[in-house]
Amino acid sequence: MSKVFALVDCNNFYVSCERVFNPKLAGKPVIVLSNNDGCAVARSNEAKALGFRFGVPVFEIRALIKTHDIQVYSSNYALYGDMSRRVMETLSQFAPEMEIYSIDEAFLDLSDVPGDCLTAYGRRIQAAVRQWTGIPVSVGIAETKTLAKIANRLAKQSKKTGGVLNLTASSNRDRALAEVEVADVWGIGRRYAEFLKKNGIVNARQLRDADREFVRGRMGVVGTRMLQELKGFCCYPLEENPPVKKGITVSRSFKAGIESPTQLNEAVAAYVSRGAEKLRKENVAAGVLMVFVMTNRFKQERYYCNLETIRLPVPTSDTAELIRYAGEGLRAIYRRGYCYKRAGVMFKDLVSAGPIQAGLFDDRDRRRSKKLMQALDSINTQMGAGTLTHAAAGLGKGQRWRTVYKKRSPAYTTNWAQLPTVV
DNA sequence: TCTGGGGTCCTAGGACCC
DNA sequence: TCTGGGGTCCTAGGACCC
Repeated sequence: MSKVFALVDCNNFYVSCERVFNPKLAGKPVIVLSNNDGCAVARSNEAKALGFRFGVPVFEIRALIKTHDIQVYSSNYALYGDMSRRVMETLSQFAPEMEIYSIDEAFLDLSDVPGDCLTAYGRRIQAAVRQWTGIPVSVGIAETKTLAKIANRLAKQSKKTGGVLNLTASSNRDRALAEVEVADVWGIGRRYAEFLKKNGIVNARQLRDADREFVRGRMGVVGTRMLQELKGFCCYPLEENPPVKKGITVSRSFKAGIESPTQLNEAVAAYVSRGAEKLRKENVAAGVLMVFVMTNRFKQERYYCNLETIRLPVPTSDTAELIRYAGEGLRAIYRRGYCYKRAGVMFKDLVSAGPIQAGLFDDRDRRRSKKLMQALDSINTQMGAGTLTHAAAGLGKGQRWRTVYKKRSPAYTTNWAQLPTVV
C-alpha cells in the first residue's frame, strides 16, 4: 500500500486570524507587519493583487496604503499561536498521524482513505477547520510531500479546485506539474531557480524529467531526492515527533539605532531571559552561548558586526548565570561610536537537562538554581509573561530597544481582559 | 624528478524552509 | 527617518591522526 499525504495550509494565515475577530476585514486588502512594524509579512489576496511582495518595507508602500485604504496590523503572535493550536487540534482528528510543519501548515497521513474518496475527504477537512476555527485552508493531496506541496499550490491558484486538489492517480499530473514554475517547487529557492532556468528547466515537470547526474552535480543529494519525490517516490516520511532542537536563538532589531552600552546590555539580558525560558521549556541546557551585535545591514558606511562565542564551564539554563556570561561576551565585542541596529543571543550544544555533571571547579548551587527557575517559570506562566524579570533587562523607562507594535489587535483568545465583545 | 594516503572530526558558509 | 526572526541540512576544506 503506497503512502498518501495531504498538506493542509492556512490561507494568508496571519491575515485570516485578524479576520476571524474582525469580520469587516473580509474582502478588503489587509497586511500584517513584522516586528517593529517594519515589513509586510502577510498579505490578503486583495493586497497580493495590488502587487505587494512578501517582506516589502512599509515605508516603501506608505502612499499606496493610503490610496487603497489598506488595513494594516502589527504582528500578534499570542493570537496567531493560539489560533494555530486550534487549527492543529482540529486537523489531528482527521488522520492517524500528522506532522505539524509550521505555524500554519501540517502534513496528514491519508494512506488509509480509499483513493476515490480522497477529494471529498479533503473537502471535509477544509469545512471542519473553517467551521471550528474560522480559518480558510487549502488542501493538496499526493503520494509524496513534495507533490502534496505542489497540489496545495495549485489548489490555491485555481478557483476551479475550490481549494482542494488531489493529484494521486491523476491523469493530468503531467499537465499540473507543467503549470508550476520551478521556483515554486519545495526546496527550490532563488539561487537554484536562477540556475535551473538558465539551463532551460522552467517548470516542475521539466525538473522531474531532468538528468539525474546533472542535478546531483549542482544540487547535491537534496536535488536527487527532490527528483525522486517529484516522480512519486517518497523520500521524506511523516515526522510525527518534533526532533530535538539543535540550537535556540533570540534576536531583535531595534526601531532606532542604539549607541549606549547600557541599553545594549539590557536588550541582551532580555533576550537571554527569553532564550533561557525556551531552554527550560525544551528541558535542555546550553553548552555554548553566543552573543552578537550589528549595525544597520542596509548601510555600508560604518558597518560593524561581531559575534562572541563562550563555552560554558557547565551546561546551564539558569537565566542569571547566562546573563552574566552574555554580559562578558557583549563587552568583548562592543565598540564605541557605532549605531547598533540589532543584537541577539544563540544557545548551542544543547544537552538534555537531566542530572548535570558538575565541573571540577563549579561553585554554583545547581539544585537551588533549578528551584528558583521553576518558581520563575511558574509565576510567569500563571500571571503572564514578563511578570517577574531580571533587573539586568532594565525596568521601564527609556528602553529604546523595546520592540514596537503600534497597530496590534487585542489578544482575543489568550487574555481574559481582551476577549472580544459581541453587541 | 621526486615530494603517501586515507579516514574522521569540526567549522564556516551556502542553500533552503516557514 | 523607516528594511523581521528562527530554524534545518549539506558540503567543502582544514586539522589531525595513524
